[in-house]
Amino acid sequence: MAKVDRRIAKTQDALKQAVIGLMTEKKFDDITIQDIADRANVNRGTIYLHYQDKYDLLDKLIEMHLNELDEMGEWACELDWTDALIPYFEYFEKNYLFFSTMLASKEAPLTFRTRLLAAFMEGFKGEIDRDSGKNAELSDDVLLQYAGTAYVGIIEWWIKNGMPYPPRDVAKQVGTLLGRSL
Amino acid sequence: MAKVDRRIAKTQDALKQAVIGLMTEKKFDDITIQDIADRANVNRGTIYLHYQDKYDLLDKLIEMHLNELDEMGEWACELDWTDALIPYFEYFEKNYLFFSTMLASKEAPLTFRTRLLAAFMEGFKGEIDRDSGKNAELSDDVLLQYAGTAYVGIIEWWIKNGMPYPPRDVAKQVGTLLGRSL
DNA sequence: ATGGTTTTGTTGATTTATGAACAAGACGCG
DNA sequence: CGCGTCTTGTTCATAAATCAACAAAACCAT
Repeated sequence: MAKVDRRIAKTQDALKQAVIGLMTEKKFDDITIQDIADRANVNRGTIYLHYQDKYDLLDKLIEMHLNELDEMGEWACELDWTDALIPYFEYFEKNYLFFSTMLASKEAPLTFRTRLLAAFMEGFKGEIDRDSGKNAELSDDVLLQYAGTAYVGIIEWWIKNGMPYPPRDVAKQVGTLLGRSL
Repeated sequence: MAKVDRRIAKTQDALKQAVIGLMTEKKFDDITIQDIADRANVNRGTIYLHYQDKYDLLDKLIEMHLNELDEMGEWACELDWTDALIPYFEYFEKNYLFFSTMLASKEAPLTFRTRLLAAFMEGFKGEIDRDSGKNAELSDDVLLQYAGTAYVGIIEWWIKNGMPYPPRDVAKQVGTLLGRSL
Protein backbone atom coordinates (compact mmCIF):
# COMPACT_ATOMS: atom_id res chain seq x y z
CA MET A 1 0.00 0.00 0.00
CA ALA A 2 1.63 3.19 -1.23
CA LYS A 3 1.85 5.40 1.80
CA VAL A 4 -0.39 8.41 1.42
CA ASP A 5 0.65 11.92 2.22
CA ARG A 6 0.09 12.80 5.82
CA ARG A 7 -2.06 15.77 4.92
CA ILE A 8 -4.37 13.71 2.78
CA ALA A 9 -4.88 11.16 5.49
CA LYS A 10 -5.57 13.86 8.02
CA THR A 11 -8.13 15.79 6.03
CA GLN A 12 -9.93 12.71 4.80
CA ASP A 13 -10.06 11.41 8.30
CA ALA A 14 -11.36 14.68 9.64
CA LEU A 15 -14.00 14.78 6.94
CA LYS A 16 -15.18 11.27 7.66
CA GLN A 17 -15.33 11.92 11.36
CA ALA A 18 -17.25 15.08 10.66
CA VAL A 19 -19.86 13.29 8.61
CA ILE A 20 -20.35 10.62 11.24
CA GLY A 21 -20.72 13.24 13.90
CA LEU A 22 -23.16 15.32 11.92
CA MET A 23 -25.28 12.31 11.02
CA THR A 24 -26.00 11.76 14.67
CA GLU A 25 -27.47 15.24 14.79
CA LYS A 26 -29.44 15.60 11.60
CA LYS A 27 -30.60 13.81 8.50
CA PHE A 28 -27.94 13.32 5.88
CA ASP A 29 -29.79 15.38 3.31
CA ASP A 30 -29.92 18.29 5.69
CA ILE A 31 -26.17 18.28 6.11
CA THR A 32 -24.46 20.90 4.01
CA ILE A 33 -20.98 20.83 2.57
CA GLN A 34 -20.21 23.85 4.68
CA ASP A 35 -21.34 22.00 7.78
CA ILE A 36 -18.89 19.24 7.04
CA ALA A 37 -16.09 21.67 6.31
CA ASP A 38 -16.72 23.53 9.55
CA ARG A 39 -16.88 20.45 11.67
CA ALA A 40 -13.75 19.02 10.08
CA ASN A 41 -12.06 22.39 10.34
CA VAL A 42 -11.19 22.34 6.69
CA ASN A 43 -11.73 24.75 3.87
CA ARG A 44 -14.91 24.04 1.94
CA GLY A 45 -13.00 23.88 -1.31
CA THR A 46 -10.71 21.22 0.07
CA ILE A 47 -13.55 18.74 0.16
CA TYR A 48 -13.79 18.88 -3.60
CA LEU A 49 -10.13 17.95 -3.89
CA HIS A 50 -11.07 14.57 -2.48
CA TYR A 51 -14.71 13.90 -3.20
CA GLN A 52 -17.30 14.68 -5.83
CA ASP A 53 -19.92 15.73 -3.33
CA LYS A 54 -21.23 14.71 0.04
CA TYR A 55 -22.76 11.54 -1.35
CA ASP A 56 -19.42 10.48 -2.69
CA LEU A 57 -17.88 11.20 0.67
CA LEU A 58 -20.44 9.06 2.45
CA ASP A 59 -19.91 6.37 -0.14
CA LYS A 60 -16.17 6.32 0.39
CA LEU A 61 -16.69 6.26 4.11
CA ILE A 62 -18.84 3.16 3.85
CA GLU A 63 -16.46 1.58 1.40
CA MET A 64 -13.57 2.13 3.75
CA HIS A 65 -15.22 0.19 6.51
CA LEU A 66 -16.33 -2.61 4.20
CA ASN A 67 -12.77 -2.92 2.97
CA GLU A 68 -11.34 -3.08 6.44
CA LEU A 69 -13.92 -5.70 7.31
CA ASP A 70 -12.98 -8.05 4.56
CA GLU A 71 -9.29 -7.53 5.06
CA MET A 72 -9.94 -8.85 8.53
CA GLY A 73 -11.64 -11.83 6.98
CA GLU A 74 -8.48 -13.05 5.38
CA TRP A 75 -6.49 -13.73 8.47
CA ALA A 76 -9.53 -14.58 10.55
CA CYS A 77 -10.28 -17.62 8.40
CA GLU A 78 -7.50 -19.51 10.07
CA LEU A 79 -9.31 -19.57 13.37
CA ASP A 80 -12.20 -21.84 14.12
CA TRP A 81 -15.70 -20.44 14.27
CA THR A 82 -15.88 -19.77 17.95
CA ASP A 83 -13.02 -17.29 17.84
CA ALA A 84 -13.15 -16.04 14.28
CA LEU A 85 -15.75 -13.37 14.92
CA ILE A 86 -14.14 -11.73 17.91
CA PRO A 87 -12.10 -9.22 15.93
CA TYR A 88 -15.22 -8.28 13.99
CA PHE A 89 -17.26 -7.44 17.01
CA GLU A 90 -14.35 -5.58 18.48
CA TYR A 91 -14.28 -3.59 15.28
CA PHE A 92 -17.99 -2.85 15.54
CA GLU A 93 -17.48 -1.71 19.08
CA LYS A 94 -14.56 0.50 18.18
CA ASN A 95 -16.58 2.14 15.43
CA TYR A 96 -19.79 2.11 17.32
CA LEU A 97 -20.77 5.61 16.31
CA PHE A 98 -20.43 4.81 12.65
CA PHE A 99 -22.35 1.57 12.70
CA SER A 100 -25.16 2.76 14.91
CA THR A 101 -25.59 5.84 12.78
CA MET A 102 -25.51 3.92 9.57
CA LEU A 103 -27.83 1.18 10.67
CA ALA A 104 -30.25 3.71 12.07
CA SER A 105 -30.45 6.23 9.26
CA LYS A 106 -33.15 5.29 6.81
CA GLU A 107 -31.84 7.63 4.16
CA ALA A 108 -28.31 6.31 3.91
CA PRO A 109 -28.08 6.18 0.13
CA LEU A 110 -27.84 2.67 -1.28
CA THR A 111 -28.78 1.52 2.18
CA PHE A 112 -25.77 0.55 4.15
CA ARG A 113 -27.45 -2.54 5.47
CA THR A 114 -27.71 -3.97 1.96
CA ARG A 115 -24.06 -3.44 1.20
CA LEU A 116 -23.08 -4.95 4.50
CA LEU A 117 -25.15 -8.03 3.79
CA ALA A 118 -23.62 -8.42 0.34
CA ALA A 119 -20.13 -8.15 1.78
CA PHE A 120 -20.77 -10.81 4.39
CA MET A 121 -22.40 -13.20 1.96
CA GLU A 122 -19.43 -12.85 -0.30
CA GLY A 123 -17.15 -13.56 2.61
CA PHE A 124 -19.11 -16.64 3.65
CA LYS A 125 -18.86 -18.21 0.21
CA GLY A 126 -15.58 -19.93 0.90
CA GLU A 127 -16.68 -21.10 4.30
CA ILE A 128 -19.48 -23.46 3.40
CA ASP A 129 -18.86 -27.00 4.47
CA ARG A 130 -19.01 -29.09 1.32
CA ASP A 131 -16.93 -31.93 2.66
CA SER A 132 -18.86 -33.48 5.49
CA GLY A 133 -21.98 -33.77 3.44
CA LYS A 134 -24.10 -32.13 6.09
CA ASN A 135 -25.13 -29.50 3.57
CA ALA A 136 -25.58 -31.87 0.67
CA GLU A 137 -29.19 -31.03 0.08
CA LEU A 138 -28.76 -27.27 0.62
CA SER A 139 -28.02 -24.80 -2.16
CA ASP A 140 -25.50 -21.96 -1.81
CA ASP A 141 -28.18 -19.33 -2.37
CA VAL A 142 -30.25 -20.43 0.52
CA LEU A 143 -27.35 -21.01 2.85
CA LEU A 144 -25.69 -17.68 2.20
CA GLN A 145 -28.90 -15.74 2.44
CA TYR A 146 -29.82 -17.48 5.65
CA ALA A 147 -26.48 -17.00 7.37
CA GLY A 148 -25.96 -13.51 5.98
CA THR A 149 -29.24 -12.05 7.15
CA ALA A 150 -28.84 -13.75 10.48
CA TYR A 151 -25.43 -12.23 10.97
CA VAL A 152 -26.47 -8.75 9.91
CA GLY A 153 -29.56 -9.06 12.04
CA ILE A 154 -27.57 -9.92 15.11
CA ILE A 155 -25.16 -7.05 14.54
CA GLU A 156 -28.04 -4.65 14.07
CA TRP A 157 -29.68 -5.83 17.25
CA TRP A 158 -26.45 -5.71 19.23
CA ILE A 159 -25.57 -2.21 18.09
CA LYS A 160 -29.03 -0.72 18.44
CA ASN A 161 -29.36 -2.08 21.95
CA GLY A 162 -26.18 -0.47 23.12
CA MET A 163 -24.01 -3.57 22.95
CA PRO A 164 -25.59 -5.45 25.86
CA TYR A 165 -22.82 -8.07 25.87
CA PRO A 166 -19.06 -7.57 25.53
CA PRO A 167 -17.72 -8.21 22.02
CA ARG A 168 -16.08 -11.47 22.98
CA ASP A 169 -19.29 -12.94 24.32
CA VAL A 170 -21.56 -12.15 21.40
CA ALA A 171 -18.82 -13.09 18.99
CA LYS A 172 -18.46 -16.54 20.49
CA GLN A 173 -22.19 -17.23 20.50
CA VAL A 174 -22.72 -15.97 16.98
CA GLY A 175 -19.64 -17.91 15.91
CA THR A 176 -21.14 -21.13 17.22
CA LEU A 177 -24.42 -20.50 15.42
CA LEU A 178 -22.75 -19.57 12.15
CA GLY A 179 -20.60 -22.68 12.38
CA ARG A 180 -23.70 -24.82 12.63
CA SER A 181 -25.34 -23.09 9.69
CA LEU A 182 -22.57 -23.19 7.16
CA MET B 1 -6.56 39.65 16.15
CA ALA B 2 -5.47 38.89 12.62
CA LYS B 3 -6.96 35.54 11.82
CA VAL B 4 -4.28 32.94 11.40
CA ASP B 5 -4.25 30.37 8.67
CA ARG B 6 -6.16 27.28 9.56
CA ARG B 7 -3.16 25.05 8.89
CA ILE B 8 -0.95 27.00 11.26
CA ALA B 9 -3.48 26.83 14.02
CA LYS B 10 -3.92 23.14 13.53
CA THR B 11 -0.29 22.17 13.56
CA GLN B 12 0.60 24.45 16.44
CA ASP B 13 -2.28 23.06 18.37
CA ALA B 14 -1.30 19.51 17.60
CA LEU B 15 2.26 20.23 18.66
CA LYS B 16 1.21 21.78 21.93
CA GLN B 17 -1.11 18.91 22.72
CA ALA B 18 1.66 16.50 21.87
CA VAL B 19 4.06 18.15 24.28
CA ILE B 20 1.55 18.14 27.09
CA GLY B 21 0.79 14.51 26.47
CA LEU B 22 4.42 13.49 26.33
CA MET B 23 5.28 15.37 29.48
CA THR B 24 2.92 13.17 31.43
CA GLU B 25 4.94 10.20 30.28
CA LYS B 26 8.54 11.28 30.55
CA LYS B 27 10.81 14.08 31.60
CA PHE B 28 10.89 17.00 29.23
CA ASP B 29 14.57 16.58 28.53
CA ASP B 30 13.99 13.01 27.46
CA ILE B 31 11.44 14.07 24.90
CA THR B 32 12.83 14.20 21.41
CA ILE B 33 11.75 16.38 18.53
CA GLN B 34 10.85 13.24 16.67
CA ASP B 35 8.65 12.15 19.55
CA ILE B 36 6.73 15.36 19.34
CA ALA B 37 6.41 15.17 15.58
CA ASP B 38 5.14 11.61 15.79
CA ARG B 39 2.64 12.33 18.49
CA ALA B 40 1.36 15.38 16.69
CA ASN B 41 1.35 13.50 13.41
CA VAL B 42 3.39 16.17 11.76
CA ASN B 43 6.61 16.11 9.79
CA ARG B 44 9.63 16.74 11.95
CA GLY B 45 10.76 19.59 9.77
CA THR B 46 7.44 21.32 10.20
CA ILE B 47 8.23 21.97 13.84
CA TYR B 48 11.11 24.19 12.83
CA LEU B 49 8.77 26.31 10.74
CA HIS B 50 7.15 27.42 13.97
CA TYR B 51 9.66 27.04 16.77
CA GLN B 52 13.38 27.23 17.36
CA ASP B 53 13.52 24.00 19.30
CA LYS B 54 11.55 22.11 21.88
CA TYR B 55 12.34 24.64 24.58
CA ASP B 56 10.92 27.40 22.45
CA LEU B 57 7.84 25.30 21.87
CA LEU B 58 7.34 24.75 25.57
CA ASP B 59 7.93 28.44 26.17
CA LYS B 60 5.29 29.46 23.66
CA LEU B 61 2.91 26.96 25.15
CA ILE B 62 3.29 28.50 28.56
CA GLU B 63 3.08 31.98 27.17
CA MET B 64 -0.15 31.15 25.42
CA HIS B 65 -1.82 30.16 28.65
CA LEU B 66 -0.48 33.15 30.53
CA ASN B 67 -1.84 35.40 27.81
CA GLU B 68 -5.24 33.84 27.89
CA LEU B 69 -5.23 34.19 31.65
CA ASP B 70 -4.64 37.88 31.65
CA GLU B 71 -7.03 38.52 28.83
CA MET B 72 -9.60 37.02 31.14
CA GLY B 73 -8.53 39.43 33.79
CA GLU B 74 -9.64 42.42 31.82
CA TRP B 75 -13.32 41.65 31.71
CA ALA B 76 -13.32 39.88 35.02
CA CYS B 77 -12.37 43.05 36.88
CA GLU B 78 -15.91 44.28 36.53
CA LEU B 79 -17.21 41.58 38.81
CA ASP B 80 -16.84 41.63 42.56
CA TRP B 81 -14.36 39.36 44.22
CA THR B 82 -16.68 36.49 44.98
CA ASP B 83 -17.45 35.88 41.33
CA ALA B 84 -14.35 37.21 39.63
CA LEU B 85 -12.35 34.03 39.99
CA ILE B 86 -14.90 31.59 38.66
CA PRO B 87 -13.79 31.81 35.03
CA TYR B 88 -10.21 31.28 36.14
CA PHE B 89 -10.87 28.08 37.93
CA GLU B 90 -13.01 26.89 35.07
CA TYR B 91 -10.03 27.56 32.87
CA PHE B 92 -7.75 25.59 35.14
CA GLU B 93 -10.20 22.75 35.07
CA LYS B 94 -10.52 22.81 31.31
CA ASN B 95 -6.76 22.71 30.94
CA TYR B 96 -6.23 20.39 33.82
CA LEU B 97 -3.68 18.28 32.02
CA PHE B 98 -1.51 21.25 31.23
CA PHE B 99 -1.53 22.77 34.66
CA SER B 100 -1.04 19.57 36.55
CA THR B 101 1.83 18.63 34.31
CA MET B 102 3.44 22.01 34.56
CA LEU B 103 3.07 22.38 38.28
CA ALA B 104 4.41 18.88 38.80
CA SER B 105 7.44 18.85 36.54
CA LYS B 106 10.48 20.12 38.34
CA GLU B 107 12.47 20.63 35.18
CA ALA B 108 10.07 22.94 33.37
CA PRO B 109 12.60 25.51 32.24
CA LEU B 110 12.19 28.93 33.86
CA THR B 111 9.89 27.14 36.27
CA PHE B 112 6.33 27.64 35.29
CA ARG B 113 5.31 28.35 38.85
CA THR B 114 7.46 31.45 38.92
CA ARG B 115 6.03 32.86 35.75
CA LEU B 116 2.54 32.17 36.95
CA LEU B 117 3.20 34.01 40.16
CA ALA B 118 4.62 36.99 38.34
CA ALA B 119 1.61 37.16 36.07
CA PHE B 120 -0.83 37.11 38.95
CA MET B 121 1.08 39.72 40.94
CA GLU B 122 1.06 41.95 37.93
CA GLY B 123 -2.68 41.43 37.59
CA PHE B 124 -3.32 42.21 41.24
CA LYS B 125 -1.53 45.52 41.04
CA GLY B 126 -4.59 47.44 39.97
CA GLU B 127 -6.81 45.75 42.50
CA ILE B 128 -5.31 46.92 45.73
CA ASP B 129 -7.72 48.92 47.84
CA ARG B 130 -6.07 52.31 48.37
CA ASP B 131 -9.29 54.17 49.05
CA SER B 132 -10.71 52.74 52.23
CA GLY B 133 -7.49 53.12 54.07
CA LYS B 134 -7.55 49.57 55.32
CA ASN B 135 -4.18 48.98 53.66
CA ALA B 136 -2.65 52.29 54.65
CA GLU B 137 0.23 50.81 56.53
CA LEU B 138 0.90 48.02 54.00
CA SER B 139 3.32 48.31 51.11
CA ASP B 140 2.57 47.03 47.63
CA ASP B 141 5.49 44.61 47.71
CA VAL B 142 4.24 42.79 50.73
CA LEU B 143 0.64 42.78 49.71
CA LEU B 144 1.30 41.48 46.20
CA GLN B 145 3.71 38.83 47.35
CA TYR B 146 1.32 37.69 50.05
CA ALA B 147 -1.73 37.49 47.84
CA GLY B 148 0.17 36.15 44.87
CA THR B 149 1.79 33.23 46.62
CA ALA B 150 -1.45 32.45 48.38
CA TYR B 151 -3.29 32.32 45.10
CA VAL B 152 -0.70 30.19 43.34
CA GLY B 153 -0.51 27.97 46.38
CA ILE B 154 -4.22 27.31 46.34
CA ILE B 155 -4.22 26.55 42.65
CA GLU B 156 -1.33 24.19 43.09
CA TRP B 157 -3.07 22.41 45.92
CA TRP B 158 -6.37 22.24 44.09
CA ILE B 159 -4.85 20.85 40.91
CA LYS B 160 -2.52 18.38 42.56
CA ASN B 161 -5.32 16.99 44.69
CA GLY B 162 -7.49 16.26 41.70
CA MET B 163 -9.74 19.29 42.05
CA PRO B 164 -11.58 18.19 45.20
CA TYR B 165 -14.15 20.97 44.87
CA PRO B 166 -15.98 22.16 41.77
CA PRO B 167 -14.47 25.28 40.20
CA ARG B 168 -17.28 27.51 41.35
CA ASP B 169 -16.86 26.56 44.97
CA VAL B 170 -13.11 27.05 45.27
CA ALA B 171 -13.35 30.19 43.20
CA LYS B 172 -15.84 31.77 45.56
CA GLN B 173 -13.87 30.91 48.66
CA VAL B 174 -10.58 32.06 47.25
CA GLY B 175 -12.32 35.17 45.97
CA THR B 176 -13.50 36.03 49.42
CA LEU B 177 -10.03 35.55 50.87
CA LEU B 178 -8.33 37.58 48.16
CA GLY B 179 -10.86 40.33 48.64
CA ARG B 180 -9.93 40.54 52.29
CA SER B 181 -6.22 40.61 51.54
CA LEU B 182 -6.08 43.28 48.87
C1' DA C 1 39.21 8.96 23.89
C1' DT C 2 36.82 6.64 19.72
C1' DG C 3 33.76 4.77 16.65
C1' DG C 4 28.83 3.86 15.83
C1' DT C 5 24.27 5.42 16.49
C1' DT C 6 20.85 8.84 17.41
C1' DT C 7 19.31 13.40 17.27
C1' DT C 8 19.34 17.85 15.44
C1' DG C 9 18.77 21.68 12.29
C1' DT C 10 18.52 23.00 7.40
C1' DT C 11 17.81 22.62 2.64
C1' DG C 12 15.08 22.23 -1.92
C1' DA C 13 11.66 20.46 -4.88
C1' DT C 14 6.99 19.12 -4.67
C1' DT C 15 2.23 18.44 -3.08
C1' DT C 16 -1.64 19.81 -0.60
C1' DA C 17 -4.59 23.15 1.71
C1' DT C 18 -6.08 27.81 2.00
C1' DG C 19 -8.99 31.85 1.41
C1' DA C 20 -11.43 34.63 -1.54
C1' DA C 21 -14.02 35.23 -5.36
C1' DC C 22 -17.28 33.87 -8.88
C1' DA C 23 -21.44 32.17 -11.58
C1' DA C 24 -25.03 29.09 -11.50
C1' DG C 25 -28.60 26.37 -8.88
C1' DA C 26 -31.76 25.43 -5.38
C1' DC C 27 -34.79 27.07 -1.84
C1' DG C 28 -38.22 29.57 0.66
C1' DC C 29 -41.31 33.06 1.26
C1' DG C 30 -44.25 36.88 0.53
C1' DC D 1 -44.55 34.16 -9.86
C1' DG D 2 -40.25 36.79 -8.63
C1' DC D 3 -36.86 38.13 -5.28
C1' DG D 4 -33.44 37.53 -1.87
C1' DT D 5 -30.72 34.26 0.41
C1' DC D 6 -28.18 30.14 0.94
C1' DT D 7 -25.66 26.43 -1.23
C1' DT D 8 -22.93 24.50 -4.68
C1' DG D 9 -19.06 23.65 -7.53
C1' DT D 10 -14.94 25.74 -9.65
C1' DT D 11 -11.20 28.88 -10.28
C1' DC D 12 -6.74 31.29 -9.05
C1' DA D 13 -2.70 32.84 -6.67
C1' DT D 14 -0.49 32.01 -2.50
C1' DA D 15 0.94 29.82 1.85
C1' DA D 16 1.99 25.90 4.46
C1' DA D 17 3.27 21.09 5.06
C1' DT D 18 5.58 17.19 3.19
C1' DC D 19 9.33 13.95 2.29
C1' DA D 20 13.93 12.91 1.55
C1' DA D 21 18.47 14.01 2.03
C1' DC D 22 22.27 16.08 4.25
C1' DA D 23 26.05 17.60 7.55
C1' DA D 24 26.98 18.62 12.09
C1' DA D 25 26.18 17.77 17.16
C1' DA D 26 25.38 15.09 20.85
C1' DC D 27 25.26 10.74 23.06
C1' DC D 28 26.85 6.20 24.59
C1' DA D 29 29.10 2.09 25.23
C1' DT D 30 33.47 0.00 24.73
